[in-house]
Parts: sequence; C-alpha cells; structure tokens
Amino acid sequence: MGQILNKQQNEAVKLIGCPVLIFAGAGSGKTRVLTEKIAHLVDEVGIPPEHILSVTFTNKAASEMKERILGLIRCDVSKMTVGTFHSVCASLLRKHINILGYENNFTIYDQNDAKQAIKNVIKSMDLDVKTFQPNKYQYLISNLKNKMIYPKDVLLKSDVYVDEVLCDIYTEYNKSLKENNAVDFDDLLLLPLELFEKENTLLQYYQKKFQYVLVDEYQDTNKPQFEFIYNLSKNNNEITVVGDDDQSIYAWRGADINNILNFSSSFPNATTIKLEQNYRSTKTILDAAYNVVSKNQHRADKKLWTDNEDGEPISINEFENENNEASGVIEDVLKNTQKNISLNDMVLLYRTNSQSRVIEDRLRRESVPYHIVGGMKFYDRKEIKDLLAYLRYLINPKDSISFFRIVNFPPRGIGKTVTDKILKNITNTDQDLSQTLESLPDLDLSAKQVQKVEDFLSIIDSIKETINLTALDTIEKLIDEININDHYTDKDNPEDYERLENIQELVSSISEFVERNDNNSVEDFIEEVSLLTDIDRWNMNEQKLTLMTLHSSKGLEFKNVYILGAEEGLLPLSHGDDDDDLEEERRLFYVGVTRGIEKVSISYANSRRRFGSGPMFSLRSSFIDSIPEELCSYNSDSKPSYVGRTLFSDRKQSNKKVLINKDSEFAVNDMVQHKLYGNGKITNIEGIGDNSKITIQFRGNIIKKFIKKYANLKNIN
DNA sequence: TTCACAGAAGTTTTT
DNA sequence: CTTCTGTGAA
Repeated sequence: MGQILNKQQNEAVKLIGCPVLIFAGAGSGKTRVLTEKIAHLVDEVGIPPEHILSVTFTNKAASEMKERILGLIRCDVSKMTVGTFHSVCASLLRKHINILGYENNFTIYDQNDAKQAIKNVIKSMDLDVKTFQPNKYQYLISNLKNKMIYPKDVLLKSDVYVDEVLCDIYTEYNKSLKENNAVDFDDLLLLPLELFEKENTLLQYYQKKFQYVLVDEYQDTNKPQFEFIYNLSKNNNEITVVGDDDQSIYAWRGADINNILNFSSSFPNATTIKLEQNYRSTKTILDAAYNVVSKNQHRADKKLWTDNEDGEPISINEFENENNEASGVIEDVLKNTQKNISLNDMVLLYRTNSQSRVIEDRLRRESVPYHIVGGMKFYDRKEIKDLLAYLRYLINPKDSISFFRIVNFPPRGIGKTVTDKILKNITNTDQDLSQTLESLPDLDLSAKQVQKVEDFLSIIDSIKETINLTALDTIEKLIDEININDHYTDKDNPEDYERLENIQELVSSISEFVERNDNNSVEDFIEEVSLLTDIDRWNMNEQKLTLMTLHSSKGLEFKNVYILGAEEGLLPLSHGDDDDDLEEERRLFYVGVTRGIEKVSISYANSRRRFGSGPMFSLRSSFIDSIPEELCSYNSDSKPSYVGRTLFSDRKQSNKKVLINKDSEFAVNDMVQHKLYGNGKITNIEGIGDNSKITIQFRGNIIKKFIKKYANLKNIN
C-alpha cells in the first residue's frame, strides 16, 4: 500500500480545474486515489476541509476514508462532509426541510415503515389489500421516485406501467408521509432537489460550500443522485467521480449506467482517466473474471492487467445438493485455517439471502464462528423495532406508523376499534396524529377507551423528559416505564430469553454510541440507526467467517473467496416471466470473482431445495462455462465435458408460459437454454420466423436441430 | 380485547 | 419451511 502512485493514479490525483471521470477497474486502487486526492486538495491546493464533499457507498467507507486522510495530512477531517448520498442528504434536510413544509424533526421511514404506510393508504381508499398488494405498490412507487417521475407525471409517461390506481396510491402515500412528518429513503434524495429548486439562494450557498465534490461508485448512482451532484458542481466544475461500468449492479433500484457512460456530455471539458492496473488479484482470477464479463455487449472496452503472480487455479466444485455444498465448502474453509489462513480472510458469497440458512446450520454444527452481513438484521427484530418505535415517536409525535406499533404494546387494552378510529381520522380529515390525539373526545370513544389512550400518552410524556439528556438515559427510562422486562419474563420460554438479550444488546450499543459521540441524544442515535448500511454493522477484524450476498461484497477484498450456488436460475438469477437482466447478473458474478486476492472457489449443486417443496434439479451456471478450462481445477464431478444428467427445471418449467419473447431474436453463436438439454450454442439457423430450424450444440458435443416455435428456447446471451 | 390456531403466501439484490 | 394475516373463542 505504501507504494508510490502509478502514472494514471498520479494524474487522477493531481488533475483539478475540470471535471474528472476515473474509470477504475476492480482492485485498481481507487479508494487510495480518492483519499490522496482529498489530501492533495487540502494540503497543496489549499481548499479548506469544510469545502469538500465526498460521497461514499457506505458509512463505513466514509469513516475509513477520513481515517486514511488523517494518516496522510494533518487537518480537521471532522469538518469535511463525507458520507453516503442518503446521510448527506438527510443532514441537509435536517437543516432546511421546514422550507418545504415539513418539520426538522422528521422521521426517516425504512422499507417496512413505508410498506405499512402504503398499506394504510390502500385501506383508507377502501381498496382490498389482497388485490392491491402493498409490497407491489411500494416497489412501483419507489421505482418511480428513483426515476424522478412524480405523481402528476405518472399518467403522462408512456414507458412506465400506467395505472390510475397506482397514481392515486402514490399521491395519497406522499400526502400521508408529509402528514406523518416523515420521508422515505427515496425522498431523502428527492427533497434536496426540491429545496434547491424552491430556494435558489440555498443552492448557491451549497455550491459555494462544496467547492470540490468527489463521488465513489459512480456507476451505481441514480437520477436524483446525479441531479444532486450536478446541481452542486455545474458552475465550478470541480468534481471527480470514480466508477466502473463492469461493476454496475444496482440497475434494479434505479441506478443509471448512463450517468457514467455519458459523464463527458453532462460535464463539458471532462477528462477521463482509466486505471487498469490491478493490485489485488492473481492473473488467474483476473483472467477468469474478464472472460465472463467480456460477454456483455454493453460495456466500455477495457482490460485489467496485473504484475501479480498467476496464482492458484479457480476451483470449480460440483455437489449433489445444497447441504453437501455447504459442508464441502466449510470443509475447505477449515482446511485453510490449518494453513494459517484466518477466518476473516475468507468470505462466502451467494446470490440470495435465503441461501445462508443451510450454511449457517452447518457452521453451527461445526462450531465455526461466523457473521452474516444483511439478511435478518438486528434492527429488524420485533423487540428492537418496538423500542425504536417508541424512540421515534418521542421525537416525532406525528409519526403514526410508530404510534400504531406501540400504542398497544405491551398490551394495555387499546384495541382495533380505537386504533381504527384514530387511523380513520388521520386519513380522512386534515388532522394529523398529534392533533387527533389532542381532541380524542371527538372520536366517539367510550370514556374508558379515552382514558387508556391518555394513560399511554402520559407514559410517553414522562419518557420525553429525558429527551435532552443522552440516548442512554432515554432508553433506560423507556425500559423502566413500559416494564418491557416483565413482559418478556412472564413465561420462561427460550424465545423470550433471546428477546431480553437483544434488548440488552440494544442498550449496550446505545451506551457505546453515547460514549463515541459528542452529539449523543436520542435524536442523534435514531438518525444514525436509520441510515446504517448492512456493511456498517460488520466488524471485519473479528476472527469470524463472513457470509454475505454478492451485492454486499462490492468494494471489499478477501484472500479466499467462495461463490456458492452458481446455478442457472440462481446465479444468474431468473425471476420468471419478464426479461431478466443477464448482463447485470454477469457483472454481479464479476464483482464476486474480483473480490479474491489469492484464490476463488465456485460451487454449484445438482439439486437444490427451494423453500418448502421438494428438491429441484439444477444446472451449472453458464458463467462457469465462460471461464476457460485451463484456468480451473475441478473436483471429481465437475469436469466440463461431463454431460449433466440434470434436467433444467425451475419455476419456468412448471408455469406453461411461452419462453420465447416476441422481441428476442436468435442468432448464430447465441447461447440458448433448452429445458431438457440445458445450455447450448446456436451453430446454424435455417429459414426465418417461427418455422425456422435452429441447430444447437449442447454440452458434451450433443447436436440437435429444433423448429423454433416448438423448441421453447430461451436466449441467454 | 386478547390469545391461539390455521391457512396462505412468499425469497432477488439495498439505501 | 417460515413468516405474516385473519378468524374465532374466551
């Protein structure tokens, strides 16, 4: 690490006075370039730290960056604005959101809260939640927001799924957020833009404040994020963005790869610098990764190279089922620990969170210490969410989602009749939650019911006395006031015991937070918790084996990387009916492979149990077949010449939908998928249209000829 | 109003 | 196989 910068890195660090786009391949030292550049800006160009904005992908990356800058120069990094888009935007909104008619103590709704809010909206519109599924609408609305399509535009846009109900739900949802004095994750990015538009002086202020803007992982920015940095830097053009189109894996949540591909047209006079020397991985790993990702049509042409050794072959391992896979991989992990590779030098990566379960079972049986990033998060546990809901309600008395969560928890005799009346009053009148609660007698409730709600409110009031003390004071008062410990120790089942432990853990993490920060009120704590990413909670120094999704692994590196479940339908994942983005899946695989420093092992199972039902046969991923054989070593069963006795079978086979998409055409050399023969390559096409005859070469040199309309072929290029 | 049970639905990736 | 939702009895 202490090496001098190479020519391109050095150029990237020193170049100022124009917009700079750095194409930084995996492991090319981009974090280093960013930190060196910031140090350069402060130390030599003379830009004061408070005039620098640096956007990172996780909060952890932000604090690491600050630390590394401190290692380079002496300056007050605390004055620098470094954080994720969401946290930077959130603190901007804390200062100015009142301009938009919210209050500055607004609540940040996570996905669950948002879903609940949408559900309430759908109910209040007298729609059936079975037909109009909150899940689905939340997804649709989030997508619209990511594309900056506002409710009024929904019906005008022809390229989106147009739905009047969607438009109404969207409108009502936004209204209810505002009435709750709450914003969702997407609003965090959108509202600053509204602010800039409404108050031009504010925009000017921030343009002056952020003289220099740096953005990491630029390939994963979406439209609002682009607009945010564009607005800030369009005048002085002092901006550096770093990214890699091959690692763009968030298109599904609105990331727009054109942000990076069209950077030069958005920012005239931009200079592009490519970092193509990889310092992380072996030649073998890079070669393997390149052979996969270069199959993509939409990518900027480039190739990483390295001075590192060839290293070990990619290990390809076939297993009978997911249990054997888990134990096989863990066996290998344990073998490595004998060779003095520590557990935290290895990582197990998979496509979906649900895959972790089998692995966990196995790890527990072998008593291997492990840590899972993501999945069922600590802060998702019921008892934790309940307590946090109290804290959030203390801060924002308009937050009805939190209110309904806790008003009758622990049970205090406030039932559905009461909550329904309150909800109705909020949704059907102009009164918000706190106004409603002030005029309870108007709600046509019995005196007893009113009293119970009043009792609840006085509990809240007494906890509120601690709101200006530390977060620790508040949580202790809260636990005391609601007697949560009694609620969980009534019955002595192990589940209750676990919940109490979790509550203890929450208290100790709050206590740690209080010690760590000067601003340590309950508001500060909730702010941090709301914006924590999965990776942020992960301590990479612990002697534990890490399990995470491929998505979470972005930006990290490990000596030994294991990729599990490399099977058609799982990696690449296919969702069924609509056209799946195979290119993005390929990039995801690329990200996984390029995390490896010394060795990458890829495994797949011939059959896998998909939730309750019996085992399904599965087929080795085509991504494995893209890696040249000479780079790989195989366990006994996984030689590529081996003709899979496997049947292609997943959800697709059972639902009788036509697999041929009208607009998907076939061409010679395309890879296609056949439900009996698996993957093959088209060697010849005779005729055109549905009656054309397609010749396909399958694995094991099996050649078959099909008539297109009967063949059920799927193009998997 | 509360608790307990049965049935249904659901697993893509995340700030 | 789990987690959530709704229904019915106490």
